Amino acid sequence: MLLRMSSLLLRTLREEPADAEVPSHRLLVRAGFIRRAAPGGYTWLPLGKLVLDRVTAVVREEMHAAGGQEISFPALLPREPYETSGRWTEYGDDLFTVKDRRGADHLLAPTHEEMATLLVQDMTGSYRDFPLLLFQIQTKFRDEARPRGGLLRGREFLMKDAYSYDLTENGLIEAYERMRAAYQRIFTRLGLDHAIVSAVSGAMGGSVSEEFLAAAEVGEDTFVGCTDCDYAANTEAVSTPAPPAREVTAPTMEVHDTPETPTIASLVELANERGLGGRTDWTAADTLKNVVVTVLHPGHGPELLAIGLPGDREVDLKRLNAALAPATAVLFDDFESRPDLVKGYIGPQGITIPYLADPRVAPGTAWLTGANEPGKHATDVVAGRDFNPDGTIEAAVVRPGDPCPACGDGTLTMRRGIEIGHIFQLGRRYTDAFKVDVLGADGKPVRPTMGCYGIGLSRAVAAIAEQHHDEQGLVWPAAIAPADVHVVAAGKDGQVEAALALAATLSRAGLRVLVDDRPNVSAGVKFTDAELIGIPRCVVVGRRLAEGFAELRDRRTRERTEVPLVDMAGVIAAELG
RNA sequence: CGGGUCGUGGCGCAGCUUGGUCAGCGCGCUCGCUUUGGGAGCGAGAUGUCGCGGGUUCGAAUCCCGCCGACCCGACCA
Repeated sequence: MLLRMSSLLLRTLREEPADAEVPSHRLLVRAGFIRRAAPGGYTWLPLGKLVLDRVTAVVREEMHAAGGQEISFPALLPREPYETSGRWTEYGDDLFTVKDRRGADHLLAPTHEEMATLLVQDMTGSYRDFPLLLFQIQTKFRDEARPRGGLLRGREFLMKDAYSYDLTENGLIEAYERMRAAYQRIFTRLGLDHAIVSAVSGAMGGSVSEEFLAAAEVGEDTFVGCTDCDYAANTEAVSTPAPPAREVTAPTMEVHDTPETPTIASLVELANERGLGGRTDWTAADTLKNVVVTVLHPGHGPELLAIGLPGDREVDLKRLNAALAPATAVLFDDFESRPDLVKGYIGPQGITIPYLADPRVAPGTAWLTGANEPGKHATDVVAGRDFNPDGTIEAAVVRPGDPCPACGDGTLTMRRGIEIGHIFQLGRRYTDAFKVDVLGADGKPVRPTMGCYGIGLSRAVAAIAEQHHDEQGLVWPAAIAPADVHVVAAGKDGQVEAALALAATLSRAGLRVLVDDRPNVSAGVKFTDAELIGIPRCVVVGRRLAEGFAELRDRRTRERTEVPLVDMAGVIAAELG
């Protein structure tokens, strides 16, 4: 490959684009890799397309190596299959829907579990057809409420999605582990520093799922690690260790006048001032906060739900929604319509709506909480004695320093990451929905079990840019750089010709070459552009040309060495291994 | 979807408060000459329905209404 900058569709920007905030977005636009074309939609320019194709090639290679067979579904799909699976409504507003000329509903696919399952139903009939692993690389559509960060979250993006079908649980687990291993190889090859964390399944359904998160400040996901063990999880999936149930030793519940204490802080202050329950050491953690939310089930009416949690914790709506999925929740604020719910003074004893408690609200624990009357709270309200929650829920914020749910010894640390991959053991949700059965070896029907595995390819490009850049610009890992070498003609006196000749030589040696042969562009501009574009190594054809030397620069380390022109191809080939 | 900021040549911005030589600056672009190892100099040029639609007015980039879009925070979502 030999690309000449004199004719390349490229315009680097000296100034920061005003609409770009995150580093990957700024740099990819400035360096001429992408261009915004629509809300949440980007055009891949020649350099960007080269990178995207490299990423795609790595993924495709590893998918084949893992036994995958590549197919391609339509992106424009009819409504019925998604109606059958329930996702037409469950996916909600994020689903891009369109009507055809006859008024029939269609959708632009956000993922293809339904179509993959229908294909399996259509084309298999016997246990001999399994196991099966299908994958495709295709543009996906989601009507995101808020596209952001350039390629990080678009309404249209490139995704590799794969679907496994097995006849046994062990088969599914084996396929899942194989894909998990393939993902680790892929992200390592892409140069992405990543973590594998337990996750919640969201609209996909299913039980076990893990996310691959690329560590990045601008990531939208927060995940925890443990100081002592290898536990890692998305905050949404963190489980709270429940204290063991204990004997009830607390005295009888007692109601106190606590005027003007609608907040936890004001309640704790007053409780200590008055020595409520004979104590003056109340903290927020001793109180039980009861938050009312409106739960919206897809396709049903709203429902009220109260959530009880220690007063020093807020409700984390992300965690709450993850726990309630596919239903969603919003904070309830129309207390005037519900006189039975006394804002600021709600207690779980005798509450009139469903009540779920944080795991820390274990049987036998005693709390300072609302008395369901304005200006009154109660002490020694004991779980299991004075109230019985309808269940537990993981909705409280997770904080650094919280105990690890896995080992119990360590504490949790928190980082942010970009979700670049997500793998699920879906089970039979979709094969049940479409009633897929095949004949087993014993002649009896068997229902296949399913896994699905996604990688955001365009997002991965952004994640790589996020992790590989410096003050001057992008610094692509060799495996996915748009070229192997960037040849710069730095001076006058025939150096453009010499640079082109060298570029041709390197290209013939099998290297992918970008050559800056722009006439009448100063060396400074070319160097700056080369650093912005971020090809791993740059060859400067300049002042020592007459002696038969050119300068080889390493983009990352900034190391410079003089190399004889005749040896250049060999030296670079050696570096590439 | 709520709150905020914003929309003026390819990019970055000024102008709007107080309507009327305000279509302006820098970068980029074109041509010529000079320059050529770290975003060159001089000269000459081209590029705008001032986001869209409506309204007020003799007159609107500027004032009013509606819409669209961008970005940030939150919500939502992966």
